[in-house]
Amino acid sequence: MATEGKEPKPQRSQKRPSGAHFDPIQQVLWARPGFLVRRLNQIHYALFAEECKTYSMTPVQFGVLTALSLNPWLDQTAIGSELGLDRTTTADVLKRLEEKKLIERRINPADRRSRQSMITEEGYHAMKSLHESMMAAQQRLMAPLSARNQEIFLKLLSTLVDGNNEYSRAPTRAAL
Amino acid sequence: MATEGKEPKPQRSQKRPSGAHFDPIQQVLWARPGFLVRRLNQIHYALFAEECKTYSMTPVQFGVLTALSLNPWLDQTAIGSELGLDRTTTADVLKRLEEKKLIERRINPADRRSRQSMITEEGYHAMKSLHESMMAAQQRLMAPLSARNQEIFLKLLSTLVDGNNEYSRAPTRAAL
DNA sequence: TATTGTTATACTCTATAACTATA
DNA sequence: TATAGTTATAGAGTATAACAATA
Repeated sequence: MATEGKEPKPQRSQKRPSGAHFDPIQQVLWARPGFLVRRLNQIHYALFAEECKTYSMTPVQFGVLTALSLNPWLDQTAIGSELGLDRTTTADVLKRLEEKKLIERRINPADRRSRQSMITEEGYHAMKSLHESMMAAQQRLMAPLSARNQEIFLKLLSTLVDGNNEYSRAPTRAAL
Repeated sequence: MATEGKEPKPQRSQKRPSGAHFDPIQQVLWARPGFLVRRLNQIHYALFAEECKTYSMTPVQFGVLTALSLNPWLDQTAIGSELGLDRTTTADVLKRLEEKKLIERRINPADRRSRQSMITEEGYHAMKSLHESMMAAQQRLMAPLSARNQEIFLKLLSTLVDGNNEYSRAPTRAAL
């Protein structure tokens, strides 16, 4: 994978459908999965923003709302664990969602250390009305692949996230 | 891909190697490629930080140094284009690299609007001595997959980035 | 003592808008 | 007019550290 050295000369010929070829810098960078993953994440954020611009919402915020729609009154540790966010980030995201009145928070009556969140009527409505747009963003992201390859990609991607879960600073729900 | 509704009940049986199963929230989230891509990017940043902690450097900064090591005196538009960064971000990253003395900047004598960057001796040394660690981070990221599947994943990933390049706010070098 | 969440602080990446200088 | 870069401003994600409240 170390393609340093011996790069072909940069050729600026006529029309190329892609920027990945004939550029020594691109040849090196595009061989690094980490680089491509950053780019794909960046692209997904852009697609999501474009699709969901009626409400201003990020993928992470949508993910939190999704989690709360499936399980109300989760505490922040659990939310962070589901989404793969550390507790500082989780608190930040929840604060923004609360300011937008999309969630409510309360102290957990059973354990006064913890704060639980619930999606509001308004939050549920926002999530419902954005759901199609969110799916459209996902589909546009995967559109360059055939249906079969989309399946394969998703499978491999899951394996990678699952297999590396422990290495992230904010691993999602630990092995049960 | 819309797996909403009809989730199996959450089962908390004994030991599971993964958190992705038997949790309705995880089942929904992990079916969204955008979610997994964010997680994998996050994991890569953590792995990179862990491997490269001797110097404090991010994947993006390493990418810029890589580009400049292959082509000195690139201007900021070109650098942004190679890395997929908009011009504000590019200027930010370069400012930090300059403060760390890893690059130098000058006005382009041929076009006084543009500023060109060059990697310094120190920057080159940092890049060289981190190269192995960077590769280790890449390899750890891909480690859960077989060699064959790593190849397949990288191929599909390239196709996705390439096919969606135009949708990012900061597309890499446009089709030539 | 351990856990939950907070506040404070910091860095990085990303983006838009308005501006200057130059072409 | 168009382009390159800057400054200003903002939002978002990520992280560490110190702290209070609670278990």
